[in-house]
Amino acid sequence: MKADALRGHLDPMILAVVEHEPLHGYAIMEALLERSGGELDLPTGTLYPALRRLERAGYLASEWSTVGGRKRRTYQLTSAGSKMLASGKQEWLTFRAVVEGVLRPREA
Amino acid sequence: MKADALRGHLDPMILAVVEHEPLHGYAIMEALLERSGGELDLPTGTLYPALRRLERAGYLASEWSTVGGRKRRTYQLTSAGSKMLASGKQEWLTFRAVVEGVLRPREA
DNA sequence: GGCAACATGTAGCCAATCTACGCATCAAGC
DNA sequence: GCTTGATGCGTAGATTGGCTACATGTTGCC
Repeated sequence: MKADALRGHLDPMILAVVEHEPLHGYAIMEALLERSGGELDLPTGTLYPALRRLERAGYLASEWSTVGGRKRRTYQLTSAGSKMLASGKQEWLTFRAVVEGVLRPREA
Repeated sequence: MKADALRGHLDPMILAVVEHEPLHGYAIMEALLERSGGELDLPTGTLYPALRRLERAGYLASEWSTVGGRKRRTYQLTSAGSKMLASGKQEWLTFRAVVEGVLRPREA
């Protein structure tokens, strides 16, 4: 999968992962890897800035904790984030329809 | 639809549009608009550079003609472009599976 | 004469992802 | 005791492709 195919689609994916349970960065990476069937192996240089961006935007809230001597920053979805996720899912459907409408007007 | 959601997905879409018939730039814009149900209204500053990029990469070949006093540059798919299109379609399926695997592990 | 549609193109901006680092802890193996 | 790999967070800088804004010209209709 090409690198910047993700562009603009990563944010809702991150939000989706923390939708039902707050997770820390590393766990988010693992969750994305697992849910994508091993395809989505984000470099930390992508994930951490993305998380900070989402927090700055008010979609995530974070809290520090220490587990087994390791510091973790745990992120949870805010209500704004929840709305954002919903609209992100909707936008995904639109986007998918657009791409597929163009890619296979006759057949796949 | 957010602007840079397109990132990395535009190329196969352009190739798909000229797959069965060579078209000139303006006609490609119209075809994309139509096939996307009016969603994909590309600015010329996006399309023309993209066409040149695709030609430089060997996926498209172009030819000038004049129709009704207007100069047109008509693009057609090369065999390399055809292969690229096929792999682009495949990549799209992978990408779609990744996004949807993450976005709705429980439900949509 | 003026405006919309047709037709092509460039210059420069911007934002998000990437590569490549740096730092620290803990567990396992030698 | 030392090294290595997994865990864990983070920044700096490069890249890149789609965007806005601009520039140019023709045809046809009112």
